[in-house]
Amino acid sequence: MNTHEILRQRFGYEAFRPGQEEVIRHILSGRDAIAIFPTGMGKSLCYQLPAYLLNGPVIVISPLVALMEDQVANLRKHKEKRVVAINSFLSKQEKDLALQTIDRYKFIFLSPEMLMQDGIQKLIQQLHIAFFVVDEAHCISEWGFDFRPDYLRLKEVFSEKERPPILALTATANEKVTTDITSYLQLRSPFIERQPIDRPAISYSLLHMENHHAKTEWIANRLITTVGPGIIYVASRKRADELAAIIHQKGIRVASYHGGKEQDERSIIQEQFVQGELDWICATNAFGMGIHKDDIRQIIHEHLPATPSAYIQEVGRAGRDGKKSSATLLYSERDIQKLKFIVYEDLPDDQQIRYYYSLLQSGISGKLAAEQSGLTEVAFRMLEYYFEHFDIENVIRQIRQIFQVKEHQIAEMEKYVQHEGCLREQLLSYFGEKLSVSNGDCCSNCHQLKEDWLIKTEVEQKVSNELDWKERLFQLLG
DNA sequence: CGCACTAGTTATAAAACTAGTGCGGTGCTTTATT
Repeated sequence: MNTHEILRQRFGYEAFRPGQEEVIRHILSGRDAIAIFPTGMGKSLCYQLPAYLLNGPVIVISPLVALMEDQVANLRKHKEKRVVAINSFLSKQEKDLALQTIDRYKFIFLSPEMLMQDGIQKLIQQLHIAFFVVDEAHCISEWGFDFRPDYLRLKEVFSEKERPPILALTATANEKVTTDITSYLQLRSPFIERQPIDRPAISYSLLHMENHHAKTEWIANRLITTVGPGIIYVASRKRADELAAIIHQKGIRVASYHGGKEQDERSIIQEQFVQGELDWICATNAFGMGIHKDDIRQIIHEHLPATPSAYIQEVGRAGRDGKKSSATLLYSERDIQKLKFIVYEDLPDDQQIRYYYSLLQSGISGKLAAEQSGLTEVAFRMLEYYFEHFDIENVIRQIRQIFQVKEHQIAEMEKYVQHEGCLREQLLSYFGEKLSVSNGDCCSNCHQLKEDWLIKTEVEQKVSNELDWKERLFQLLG
């Protein structure tokens, strides 16, 4: 069978979407590749299809267990049973069984942490892997350096001379991210397919606000008068719960979502939102990856995201159906300081690093040394990684470099909120992309946005009022 | 770091001030012992 027959028979499509065929062709020819496709533009097909034309299993490195489960379910839907995700969802017995029968699978999903385990690596070396896939590869840049060091350790696995090709998939990657991916996955002159990230259907708004009370008021009013579904991104878990409660009282179907909730609850909320049983989600940046919902109409940011990439990814969850959607950033001056705290909190300064090192030298255990030098858990884990690879002076140099990168990204965000020209143009320039054709509703700096389509009809407003009444009655009774 | 909130202060009652405190994201793993 050739690629088009498989496309038709197994996946049920008549034609490829832009870029897919080129990526697949290069993987089939044994070349490394990076595919940068906006969300919902068929990234998964780029690895699923060639898997059927090559012998041996495909190893997919995925950042989240929930994402793995999602992909597994997706493949099963396409009548593929030879799929397994090896992660902490499995019991000891299940894991052992999966590993014993590993050669039966066509698709094997692993986290970077799992891949780095000795036992797993030995097992994988015995298999004849068709190719590796690194899904959401921007995580290398976004998480590798200061949050999940095993992303950096992937380098060790992929540096072997004779190895299968590697396909890196991501939705957003500027020059630096592409360089990081190439370097930390040890890609060898990769083929790079880059689809434009601009979504002409999304209109950008930037609103300056005095304080968080003003934001609360604006959001409440916005949700009463305009249509969902939508996501409100906030800075903290507590705020997510709090704001969701306030909105809920207005008779709006909303739930909060953040990393502090149980995995089960998170899946349920996500599912309800996707199914249309919830109109709004109040979330931290934990919400997003792997959400397949085409009709999200609004993204509201109550806080400032840490990087332009984060912002464009979060915003990019709107309007996958190509219909008009709206992205609003509510900004108050103090937000920059808040952001800096969160971002820098986990980064140790020179003194801390030296003190930690001196404690280690005197024979104190890493954990205790970290505690005494006032390092956060995250900082400790990172330093462990860097001390494995560098001497003290170079560790300090590395951490300083991370700090500078973060500082630069925050400065970019600051530029965005102070920008007086076209917001879309400003954001795209960070990704080296030029403004295509300006449409009617571009951004709040280009001209007054009409956004008529956003306004709820009277009937819709009435419905939410009735819900409000029912809800109140329910509360009185219950 | 800096904001938001609380408790305590002032002084003859209520409200305004001050000092003190708490809080602030992202996820993979998981040993042996309770």
